[in-house]
Amino acid sequence: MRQNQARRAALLDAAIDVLAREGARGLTFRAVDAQAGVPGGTASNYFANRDDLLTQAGTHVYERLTPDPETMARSLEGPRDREKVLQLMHEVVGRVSAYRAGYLALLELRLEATRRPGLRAVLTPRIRKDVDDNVDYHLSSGLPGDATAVTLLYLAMNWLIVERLTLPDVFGEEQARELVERAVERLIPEV
Amino acid sequence: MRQNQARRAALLDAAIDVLAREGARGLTFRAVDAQAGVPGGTASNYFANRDDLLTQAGTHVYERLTPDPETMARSLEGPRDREKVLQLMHEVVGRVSAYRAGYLALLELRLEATRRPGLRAVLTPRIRKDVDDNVDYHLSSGLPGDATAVTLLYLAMNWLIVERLTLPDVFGEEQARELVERAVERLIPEV
DNA sequence: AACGTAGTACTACATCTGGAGTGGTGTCAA
DNA sequence: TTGACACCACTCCAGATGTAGTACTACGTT
Repeated sequence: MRQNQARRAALLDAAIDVLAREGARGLTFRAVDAQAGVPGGTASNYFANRDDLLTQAGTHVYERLTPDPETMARSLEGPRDREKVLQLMHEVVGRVSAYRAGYLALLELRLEATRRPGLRAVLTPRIRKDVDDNVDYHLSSGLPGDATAVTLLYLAMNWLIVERLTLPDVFGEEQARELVERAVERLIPEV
Repeated sequence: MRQNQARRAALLDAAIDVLAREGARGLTFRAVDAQAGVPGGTASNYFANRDDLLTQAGTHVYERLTPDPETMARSLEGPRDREKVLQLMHEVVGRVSAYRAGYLALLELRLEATRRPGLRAVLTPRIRKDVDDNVDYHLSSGLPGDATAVTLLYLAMNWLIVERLTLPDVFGEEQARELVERAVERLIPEV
């Protein structure tokens, strides 16, 4: 088992791309090698088996999905009102939709977790933490809306992103924008 | 190409089960044969290729997911108030979660649609129609809440189901129930 | 400066697996 | 008798895996 951490990370990035592009069906060691631009057989030297690869990819996606602290700080500038929440939601939906590969890979991993207890054990606390962090962040930053409101927003926004990424013509871009606005409008109190 | 419709339907049912259990990765002609309990090579005689199989499965899932008219009529008995909406939501979430294979298969198909234009072309109008039907049904039956409210409920409930089916420990059963209640409470006006 | 060693990169191979498709035969019903 | 279908068996093929063997690089030793 090789120890080059930079290369391992590159392979995991490649694995995420492959997951998104080819699906769990296409995630093979050789496909990862090709995507990462390394010689065939390399991934075999870095991961014991498919399960190992998937599990590590699972923890890795989140490191790419979370925004850098700077962006987060900047997004909080100005008054903490409903308008700000709307702005944040647009930002989140935009950011996640933009990292298409990451989000799609995460969906693939969720489905794969259905049959792999090891993967499920990795993803569950990670996502649980994500939800909690979202709520905590929202509450502690003094934005309007309670924990329930934030959670409901989380649910709605996630599915909206799924729709946009998988069947973009079900809700057009304009309609998607409007749904974000309506969701905030109805779930977040106007101070 | 064989014409036996009953057998074709049975093969499609089997395909849905395979999709849910093994994922898109596992959906092969032979796996469908095995699941349907027919001799190897049968599915080859009924579907031209993988793409054909997936597309037909896509249209087929919905026939299994939609509730029978009788159930729907019965669920509307009594006063048309917010309490009734809540009851309907519990019913929907329960019914869909119960048909685990169908819903998971649909998710797999959504992801597969990402790479198969033909499948996307089949799923998009089907799901668009589903959303519209939900809204129309709600409005025309005189339940409280406008089109926006129904759509937002649709979004939130869908993701809640995803959470429950893929990572059941992120939201426990009790918490899921409560989220359904809160969603109705906040999105549907009290007459 | 020459040498040795360890860890890694790269190449190539041998093997394995499983699925696809098809031809042939049996069966049943019109 | 004929046609459509069910069933079985066989061949072919593609892709994935893991590893043995070789080359390279960096670093430490003498």
